Amino acid sequence: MPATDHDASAKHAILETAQRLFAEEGFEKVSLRMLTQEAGVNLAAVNYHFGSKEGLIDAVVGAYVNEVNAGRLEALSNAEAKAGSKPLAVETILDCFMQPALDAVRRSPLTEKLFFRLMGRCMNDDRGLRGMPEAAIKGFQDVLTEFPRALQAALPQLQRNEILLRLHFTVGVMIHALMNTDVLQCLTGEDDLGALTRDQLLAQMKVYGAHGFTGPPLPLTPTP
Amino acid sequence: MPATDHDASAKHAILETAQRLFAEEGFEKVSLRMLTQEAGVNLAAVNYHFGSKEGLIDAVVGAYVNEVNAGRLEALSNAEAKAGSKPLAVETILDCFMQPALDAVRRSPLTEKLFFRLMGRCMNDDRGLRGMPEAAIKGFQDVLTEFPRALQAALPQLQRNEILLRLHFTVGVMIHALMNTDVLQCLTGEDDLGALTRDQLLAQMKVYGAHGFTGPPLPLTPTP
DNA sequence: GTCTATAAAGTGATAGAC
DNA sequence: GTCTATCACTTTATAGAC
Repeated sequence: MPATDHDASAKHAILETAQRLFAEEGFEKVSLRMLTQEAGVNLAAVNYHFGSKEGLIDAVVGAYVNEVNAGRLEALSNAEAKAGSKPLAVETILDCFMQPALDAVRRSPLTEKLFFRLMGRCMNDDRGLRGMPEAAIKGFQDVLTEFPRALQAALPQLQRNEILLRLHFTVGVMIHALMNTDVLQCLTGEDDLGALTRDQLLAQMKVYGAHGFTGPPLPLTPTP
Repeated sequence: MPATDHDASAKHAILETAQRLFAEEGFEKVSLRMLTQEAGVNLAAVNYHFGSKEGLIDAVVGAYVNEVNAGRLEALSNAEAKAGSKPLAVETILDCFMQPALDAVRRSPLTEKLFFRLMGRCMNDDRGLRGMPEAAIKGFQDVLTEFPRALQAALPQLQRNEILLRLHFTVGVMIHALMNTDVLQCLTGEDDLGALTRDQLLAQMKVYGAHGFTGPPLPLTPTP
């Protein structure tokens, strides 16, 4: 921690408030005036510390994306080391893929509901990879290499095409479930005691996804 | 068609352009200036014909939502009539749920890719049901009654909770797949000939969803 | 029904004092 | 590093002429 207490406190306040507001409203709808006022810092502070609004978004998204993708790769690597030469079960692979995204809530200052909304927004392809640091892009490429490889080993009857497509479907399940936990709790928990826990949601997504993956092949390209 | 050629032509031009721009950019990002300029009508025409920008969005979304939900209910009703007293197969029920959303492209002036993006945005819960006409709300409620009922009959081992949750997951699959067909074609079709057709996408989503649904129960509430 | 002109408020970004 | 003041621009919506 360099210099005075004030050095990083504004930057920190901006980051914390940004996470919450981005989760609640989405990146576009949050104005710098709204954000700085709520964070108790000056309007110009965002541009000073992050260069622009885009820079702030990239900082928030990049931190989560990096952490989650690193966690995914590490989990997969550990699982494969433990399994030796045997291919992993699909459900194990999906656990490595999903768990880190949900567990990142522990390092987040947000409530679980808000964190899930932010994570869902981060996983949405809509903003692409614009402005992401190189490390984040690398992590993304690694995930899109390692997980299809592991899945192909577990499901040799599927074409690579189908593996990628079903992984894409699985991402859709995660985004939609994370973005709408309030709907989920409304649908699944009749009363307050019935609220869906993080572990329950994870288990349900894993079962649904793993069984979806093991559906019969439907070749997308003619087998020669 | 009442009165002169000019009566509905502006309204019609606005609707067609709105569909395309909403699909490309999202509801929020499209400004009335952009829209009216591209449609070749006056800036004030949107407020005259639709009351406000919100009114225009509701008109575009409502038309698709109505058509799709009506199609879903009709397809399910037909399938049940044909099956007699036997419960439907899960894949048949999902066909009734998914097919109408993809088939609506036939009554759309958009290209398939743009139509899918618009449909994905319409299916997103983010804007809620604000401003939807009563008929649309009714259709929504009916879908959320009839489909869980049919699925429960097909999958008696699942709790109602789980049925709703897995249907929610299935919606996530559809939204994400429809919103990102370009990614899909990039992932699945190596060359231009390999591009994913509408029928292929539907078949893949059906297999993935149907097998996800038939995964083992994971009771969310303790069975008494 | 269509148009111009404009109101009223919001946006991101920045220069320059402290 | 923080602040004020402001620029340059955009947004939706509307009043009133034709």
